[in-house]
Amino acid sequence: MNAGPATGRPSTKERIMSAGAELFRRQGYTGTGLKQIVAEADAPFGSVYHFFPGGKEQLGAEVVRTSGAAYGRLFTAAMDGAPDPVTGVRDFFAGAGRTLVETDYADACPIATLALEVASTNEPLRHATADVFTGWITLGTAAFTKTGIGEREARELTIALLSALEGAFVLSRALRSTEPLEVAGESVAARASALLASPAAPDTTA
Amino acid sequence: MNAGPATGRPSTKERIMSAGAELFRRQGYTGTGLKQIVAEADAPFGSVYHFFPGGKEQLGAEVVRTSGAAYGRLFTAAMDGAPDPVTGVRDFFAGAGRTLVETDYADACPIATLALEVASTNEPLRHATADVFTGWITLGTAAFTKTGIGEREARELTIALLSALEGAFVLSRALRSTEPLEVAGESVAARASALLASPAAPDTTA
DNA sequence: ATCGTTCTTGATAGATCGATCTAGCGATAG
DNA sequence: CTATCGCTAGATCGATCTATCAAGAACGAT
Repeated sequence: MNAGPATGRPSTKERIMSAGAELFRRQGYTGTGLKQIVAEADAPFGSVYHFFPGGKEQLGAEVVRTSGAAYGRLFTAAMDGAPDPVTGVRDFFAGAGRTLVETDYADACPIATLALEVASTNEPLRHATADVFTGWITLGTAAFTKTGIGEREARELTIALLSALEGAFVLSRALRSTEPLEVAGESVAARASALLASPAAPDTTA
Repeated sequence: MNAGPATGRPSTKERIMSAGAELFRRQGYTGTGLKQIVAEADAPFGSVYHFFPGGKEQLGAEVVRTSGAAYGRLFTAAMDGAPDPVTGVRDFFAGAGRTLVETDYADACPIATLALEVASTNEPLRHATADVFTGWITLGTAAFTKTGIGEREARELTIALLSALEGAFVLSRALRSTEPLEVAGESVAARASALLASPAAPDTTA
C-alpha cells in the first residue's frame, strides 16, 4: 500500500495510470496496447492485472475519471485566478493552446479521443466519460453562477464552452494550428461578456 | 469497371468504402478491423488489397476524403435551402441532431473519431483529415461571405461553427443527449445573427 | 524466525490483427 | 475456341493483442 509521495519514484499503479492516461489521450483507447503502457510505465505486465483485475477496461475507466477530475481542477483554477469570468475563459483557452503547441499538438482533451471511440461500443467506458462531462458541466455552471449569471444561462454557457473547446481541439490537432482554439475561445468569451452585460435577459439568441 | 448505378447492388469497391465509412465513423480507425469491414460489405478479403494496394491506410484516406466531401455538401445544401444564414445554421444543427437520435447516437461527424486517433500517430491520415477540415472552412466562408458578412468574420464564424459542432458531437454522443447540440447550434446562430446586424464591425468580441 | 500478504515478474495461451499469396472465376476480344 | 484481364476467394503468415498463470521477492506481524 505505497502511495509514495515523499521520495523516490511513484508507485507502480501510479506509473501505470500516468502512462495509460498519456497514451489514451494521444492515441486513443483501441490504439494503445497494454504492452505499450507497461513499457512506458516501466512496470511488469502482470501488475496491470494485479491492480486492475477488470483488465484494460477497468484501467481505462479509472484513467478517465482521474484525468477528468484533474482537468476539471485546471478549469476551476483558471476561473478562480482571474479577476472576471471573461478573463478566466480567455486564460483557460490560452493555456490549452500553449499546452497543445508545447506537446506538438498531442495533448488536448484527456478523454475526448477515447470518448468518441467508445461512445457506441463500450457502455461502461461511455458511462465513465459521461460522468466526467456531467461533472465539468456542474463545475462550470457553479463557477459562472457565482459571477451573477443566471442558472440556466450559466449552464448553457458552460455547455457552449465545452463544445467549443472540444471541437477546437479536433480542428487544431488535425490542422496543426492554434487558430481554431483562438477563434473558439474568443467566441465563448464574447458570449460570456454578453451574458454579464444583461444579467436577466430571458433570451439572448435573437 | 462497374460503376453500377442503375440496377443491382453497388460495386465491391463501393460496398467496401461504405462499410469502412460507417465503421470508422462509429468505432474509429484502430477499433475497426479489415475483417469486420469485408464482413459488413459482404466482400472477399482479398478485394480490399485489389482496390486499395496501400492497405488499410489507403482505404482510410479515401474514406475520409469521400465522406468528408459528402458531409460538406450536406452543409451547403442546408445553407442554400434556407432563406437566411441564421436559419441555415439552425437547420443544419437540427438535422445533425435528428441523425444522431435516429442512429442511437452513433452517426455524428464522419471523420472526427478517426481524426483524433491519427492526429499524432499517422501523418498521411492526419493530412487527409486536415484537407477535409480546410475544405469545410473554405466552403463555409464562401457561404457566409455570400450573405454580406466580411471575409474575416465569415471565416471566424465558420471555424466557430465547426468547433461548436464537433465538440457538441463529442458531448452529445457521450451523454446520449441532444442538449449540447442544441445549445451549440443556438450559440452559433446567435453569433451569425450578430454579424449580420453589424456587417462592417471591426471587432465583435467586446 | 516463520508465516502470510502484497506485489513483482515474465512466460504463455488463444484470439485477432494487417498483409501477402496463389488459384480460379467470368466476361470480353481476337 | 482460347487467351487475357479484372476481380473474386480464402488460406496462411508473422506480429500483436488481451488475459491468465505460476512462481519468486519484499515486507510486516506475531
